[in-house]
Amino acid sequence: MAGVKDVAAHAGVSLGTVSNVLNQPHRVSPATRRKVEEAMVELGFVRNEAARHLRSGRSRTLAYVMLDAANPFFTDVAAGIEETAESGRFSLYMCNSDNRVDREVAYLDHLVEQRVQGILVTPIDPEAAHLAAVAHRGTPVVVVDRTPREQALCSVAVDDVLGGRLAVEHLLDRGHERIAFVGGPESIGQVRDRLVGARGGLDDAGAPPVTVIATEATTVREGRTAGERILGLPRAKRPTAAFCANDLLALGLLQQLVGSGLAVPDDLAIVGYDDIYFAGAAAVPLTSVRQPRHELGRRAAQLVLDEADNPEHSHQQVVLLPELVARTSTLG
Amino acid sequence: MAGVKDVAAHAGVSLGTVSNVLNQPHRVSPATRRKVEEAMVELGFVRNEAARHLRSGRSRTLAYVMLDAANPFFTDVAAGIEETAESGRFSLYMCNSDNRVDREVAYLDHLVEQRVQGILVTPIDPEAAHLAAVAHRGTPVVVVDRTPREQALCSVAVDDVLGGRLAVEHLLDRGHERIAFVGGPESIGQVRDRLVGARGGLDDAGAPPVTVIATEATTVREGRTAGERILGLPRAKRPTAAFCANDLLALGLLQQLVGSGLAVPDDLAIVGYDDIYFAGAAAVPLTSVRQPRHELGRRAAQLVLDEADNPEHSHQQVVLLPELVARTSTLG
DNA sequence: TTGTATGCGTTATCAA
DNA sequence: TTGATAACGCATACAA
Repeated sequence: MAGVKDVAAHAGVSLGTVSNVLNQPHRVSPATRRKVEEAMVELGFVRNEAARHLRSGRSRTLAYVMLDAANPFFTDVAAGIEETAESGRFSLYMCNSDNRVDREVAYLDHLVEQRVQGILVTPIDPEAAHLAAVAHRGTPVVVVDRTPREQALCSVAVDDVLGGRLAVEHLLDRGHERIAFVGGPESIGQVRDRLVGARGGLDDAGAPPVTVIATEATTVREGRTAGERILGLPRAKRPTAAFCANDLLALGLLQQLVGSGLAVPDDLAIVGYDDIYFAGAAAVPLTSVRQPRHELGRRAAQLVLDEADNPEHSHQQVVLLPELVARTSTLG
Repeated sequence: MAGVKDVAAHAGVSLGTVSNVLNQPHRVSPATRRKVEEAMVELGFVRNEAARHLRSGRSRTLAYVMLDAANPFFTDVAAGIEETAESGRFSLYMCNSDNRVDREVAYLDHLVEQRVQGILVTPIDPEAAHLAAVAHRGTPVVVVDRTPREQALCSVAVDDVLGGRLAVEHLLDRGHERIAFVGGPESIGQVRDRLVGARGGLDDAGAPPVTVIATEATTVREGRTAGERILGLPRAKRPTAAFCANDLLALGLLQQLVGSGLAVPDDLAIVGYDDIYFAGAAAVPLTSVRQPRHELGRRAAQLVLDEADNPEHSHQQVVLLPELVARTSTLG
């Protein structure tokens, strides 16, 4: 493969001149420049990024290691990151850990060795030691959509407790009293926080406590199962509204209810969480708590860039606010 | 940042020995090895991938430039790629062109300069000159989910004409005669092929031709609009079944019909295309034509690796077969 | 305006 | 088993 040397030989100039054409074009006479450029085309010359990077020390690349590339939520976060990256002329590489710790570690290692400018990561466990190790080994890191409690890392997340509160307050406003929470396992921080918020909202209003319909995962399938369990309750004890820990659960629940002939929201009102695209496109458009996921990505990217080139950077934990989007599944 | 030299000094050995600890550990006495390893930990040593890459010429990285990271279809393809990549101990970087030519070009350039081992790409235009240019500049490329007609590139795609045929044959089997095709614009190769297949299937069966309900894009919103237009038709001329160019259209159509009080499939049967996850999770689970997207990714990754290290590699255009998944939206 | 020389961090070759 | 040295491809400072 042709390098600067070959181009120089082919164009009958020195190696330094070729380099100048590449990096300081204005300092080269138009005639020689043309000669050199022709030679580059002819030989199919491609800059070797590894070599230039070796000289300059840093690359113009950011990376986002995400939990689950198939979840529209994370790809939207990535779009926000990319927006900031692009305006700073950075490229963004996305890596999918797919909820596997070994892959998360492998990608982080690879990226650190690659000396990318900064790493954004939605980790499986925000307290994991290998996260802090990345920063310690010299690459700026920002945790996205999680807030590490004990670590000196930047992070950007959304207030899930508030989100849970917004959801039940909306249901209370609509006149509901018997409210169920569908979600689990509580080992997931997100789920736990949303439930805490829901309980807080009910407490403050003096309303009866939630009935928890525990699920084993936050999937459509589990949402259907939850639906069966709600249908199995005696009519008098059946809740009039359900707040689901995410939209997948809500969609599954909705599907089960509609399939069984119940009306939403008349027989049961539903609130989801995340406001994924398909929430609005469901048979009964879903009320949902929206996270500012675009903003999440933008802010995270800004932080990581600041950490990379501002010597006075100090770590900060940014918390953004969610917002309720009311649709047919609660309004009728 | 500490390099091999610093480690060597710190451990009181030569630079070459450090390198051996890294690459030929068995050739180093346990005692010195320990000394060196301690020094590495102490200094927070991280291999510089750019430098090692500069020596060895190639990296262990594949990249997938995708059309739209928010579309579950492409992330599933990516999962298939990653499966093959992982078993060959490659990392996969995903890049999102987001349907913008300038970004596609920018990413391809960046990746070529980075000397990645191979590039997979679902391009905006499979005939674009810059695709062939990538291969010409020395990086193996495989086109995914598109089949370039005029170019000497490897590709893996799915037979959309057959998919269209499968859809209408299923509807014919279910006794439908007045069938509509919902989709557009026909400038999209995918849309065109599926329509061609649908027409072929009807022709062969001697059934009346499709009514085309043209859309401006393949989105949920356009699906709803198409629904309005179908509802506007006089009852006698209204189709009894609709084949949609993709699942988003089908979901929009479904939403509009159910919202207007029509029954699916009794008043109108619906077939979608892609079998995205939410097709099965819709209020009325959707019959859809499934593409083997996992397989698509796996095969593409195999091809690009073959192109990278098999000197006798010859370009091939692989075409995979779709499959119909029947659900409630046509079965009742 | 153009050419020459040096170094970036690593690996590989060879000699000790 | 270990150490010295050249080379990878490029960019930069400096000399011509």
